[in-house]
Amino acid sequence: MLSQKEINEIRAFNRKYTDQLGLLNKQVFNTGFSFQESRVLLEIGSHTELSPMEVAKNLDMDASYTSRIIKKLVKLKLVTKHESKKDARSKILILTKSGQELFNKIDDDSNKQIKQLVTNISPQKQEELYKSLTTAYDILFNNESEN
Amino acid sequence: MLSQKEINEIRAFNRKYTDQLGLLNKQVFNTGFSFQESRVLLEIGSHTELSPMEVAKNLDMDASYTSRIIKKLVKLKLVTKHESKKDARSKILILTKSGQELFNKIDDDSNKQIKQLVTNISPQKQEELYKSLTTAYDILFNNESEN
DNA sequence: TCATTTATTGGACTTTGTCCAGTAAAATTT
DNA sequence: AAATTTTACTGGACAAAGTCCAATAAATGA
Repeated sequence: MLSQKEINEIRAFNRKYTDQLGLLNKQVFNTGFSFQESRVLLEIGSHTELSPMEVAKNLDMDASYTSRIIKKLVKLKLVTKHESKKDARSKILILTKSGQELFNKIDDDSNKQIKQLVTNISPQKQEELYKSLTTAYDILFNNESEN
Repeated sequence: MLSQKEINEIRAFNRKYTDQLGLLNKQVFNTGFSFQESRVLLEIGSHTELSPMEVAKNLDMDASYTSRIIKKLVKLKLVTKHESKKDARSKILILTKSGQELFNKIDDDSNKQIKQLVTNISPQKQEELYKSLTTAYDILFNNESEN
């Protein structure tokens, strides 16, 4: 059971860490595309056979809003919609060539973001940071049996 | 130097962790106040002698936007503005009684949020999680000499 | 078949956030 | 000290982000 002091420290981590990532995100997503547009593009690019509804579900976004963003991406010829064989209501979203290029750019920028986060930190400490975060990840999200 | 694989894992942590906190925040800040209003209130309540500009700076918010939020909080009698002795341009922001009460409620909810995050995790693992996050905090933010 | 659910979209709207300009009070320069 | 520049705050106008509801069409279930 976490003590109040420990909870406060975790809250402090959450505040500073999300602030920090927020600041870095501002630099990363200055491609002329909004944060959400970038997220949708990344989501589409990271999957095959993805439908609008799945994008909305995965990103916890409103269906209508998602639809609008996808519409814009299609208009900009970054994404194309294809018919689904399985479900005529549904669409399959695919990145175009230039969509792929933007995807790669954003992906690159995201890598740079992490590098920037740890610049000024010694390699040893970077390694320690990596271990801490992946340990946290395992505990929080690889909860096969929660023990 | 972090490998590409390590960078990817850190990015995965960032994604899942911020998503998770985002979900929990939705539950926490359902006091009828927006996320930003709550942040401003928390910021004011956590300091004495705080000015609007300092709030904006601390929360990395637009001055005008901050001003508007404070105005609303004042209107709702959660915050009062007082004259600064040192600088007649500046104001000092103080929580009212009910502002304090709301502060306490949000603070409570934030604690619950952390508890909810770690519910289903054994005490031993919770302790390990705590250590991981505070280690990360130290490396990232307590960088007296960055080594 | 008929009723219900699901996927997607558009329209109208609210909330959030940005930009610019104005006022008044420092702070700085000359 | 007077003039200039900067700083703190605020309002108005606007843009971006997000929500809500309704409509359409296809799939699913009774």
